[in-house]
Amino acid sequence: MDGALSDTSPPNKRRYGGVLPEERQRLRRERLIEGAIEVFGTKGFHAATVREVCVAAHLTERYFYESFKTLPQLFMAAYESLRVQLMQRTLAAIAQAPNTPIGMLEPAMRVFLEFIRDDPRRGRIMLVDSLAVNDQVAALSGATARDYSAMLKQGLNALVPEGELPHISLDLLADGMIGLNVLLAARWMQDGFKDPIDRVVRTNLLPYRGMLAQAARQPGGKDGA
Amino acid sequence: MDGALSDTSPPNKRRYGGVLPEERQRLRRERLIEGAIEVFGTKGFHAATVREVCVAAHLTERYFYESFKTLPQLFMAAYESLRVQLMQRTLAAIAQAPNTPIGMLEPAMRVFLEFIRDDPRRGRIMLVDSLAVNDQVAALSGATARDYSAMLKQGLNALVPEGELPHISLDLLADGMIGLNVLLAARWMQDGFKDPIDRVVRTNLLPYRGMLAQAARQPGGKDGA
DNA sequence: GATTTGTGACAAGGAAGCTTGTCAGAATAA
DNA sequence: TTATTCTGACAAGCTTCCTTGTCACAAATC
Repeated sequence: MDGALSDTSPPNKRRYGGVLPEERQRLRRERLIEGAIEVFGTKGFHAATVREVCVAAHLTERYFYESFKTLPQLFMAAYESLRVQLMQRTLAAIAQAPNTPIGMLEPAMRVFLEFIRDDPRRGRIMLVDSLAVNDQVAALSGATARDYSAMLKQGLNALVPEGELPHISLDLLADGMIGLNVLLAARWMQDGFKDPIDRVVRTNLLPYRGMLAQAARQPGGKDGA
Repeated sequence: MDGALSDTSPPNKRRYGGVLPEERQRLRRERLIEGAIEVFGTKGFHAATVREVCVAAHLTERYFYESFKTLPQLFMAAYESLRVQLMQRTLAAIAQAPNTPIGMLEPAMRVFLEFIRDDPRRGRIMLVDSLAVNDQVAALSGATARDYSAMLKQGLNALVPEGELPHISLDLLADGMIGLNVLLAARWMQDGFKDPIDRVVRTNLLPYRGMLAQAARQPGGKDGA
């Protein structure tokens, strides 16, 4: 209990607006993340400054340094926040989907597309800037893609003809298919979300359906049957 | 001397090392682009400075401003140089390929993968940094992707079942398929080019083959035929 | 050889942004 | 009320890099 050096820095829990210090700090941190999403997501990370983010968060610079050491660190926090949100929604969508490859893919894809369409700043942060902030963030971005490609890999097994399996890399394929989703979404965003989402989902699914059709053709690995 | 105003600036074509002024300048510009590829391609655009590029080019800052106004402008020149190289090789490969969708895709894909593998700095510049330098460069990058997706779109027509055509966007699909190639290549690069290129090509082609198989199944748009 | 022109080295002025510090006033506790 | 703590505004020093200018030397022309 704080003993000897006790009263020099006793956690002086004075409430402000009814909230305790740690909670206040947590709220400020969240406001900074909101501001980061606004600024990074609209003008891009490399055109942003500490001051700007603080203005967007309605906080002064001092509170930036209270929660973060550098701007890239704030970016990572913002990215992480988005990553978690997306994963939660994705898992929720998959959980109540029919247990077939396409049946699970379709809602997952839809969630992803909606996530970006509902707030394009997310797209900018997750699909574009995350690659070019620095190596650490790029690694985080890669890890996120890997999370999804790992999920995808299971379903992919059913979509690839067994005969092909020795000659391809399922890991690469999964990454590539994620790339398909990502770039298609990016382009959809760039075009101002003109196409209705159903059409985008359908388009996105086409290569998957194709692989499924091919797998059905050569079920045994040899070509006949 | 040099007379009134007349001879003040006659294109004084003094040769240095046997080369004329314009040619010398052109060579310096090229050296800057080489330096740019080295610096941007290894540590990334946003970690680079004018000085660094000049050191890499074995030129002093003065010559940077002789050819370029800003660092992003140099980036664009470097990107453009790579873009042209890749397109030339791609067209050359396609020209002598069998005239079928997969027959043309396969060598094009191989060219792309080799282009990156033979010099990963290209990958960094074309696939990563080009998106995050500024809006103008992003547009250029988008236009490049569009060039390829436009080429792809023709072949894609044959791969998509006609019955599906009204329900999808061929433009988006083409962009997505380019995304597949790109991300698969990016991941291959990130993994240090471990898989042999044949396996990567095969993997990359799988979704295309799949669509082909599906199209063969439903040739007329209806299912039978 | 003398003169002119091109080149490389370097540095100084200036702009932009980071980071820390001060200060006044508001909100809470005693 | 009085004292304490928190918050917002702001600015000044600092760093980094840009950009332009100067200078000396090298290379070519006369």
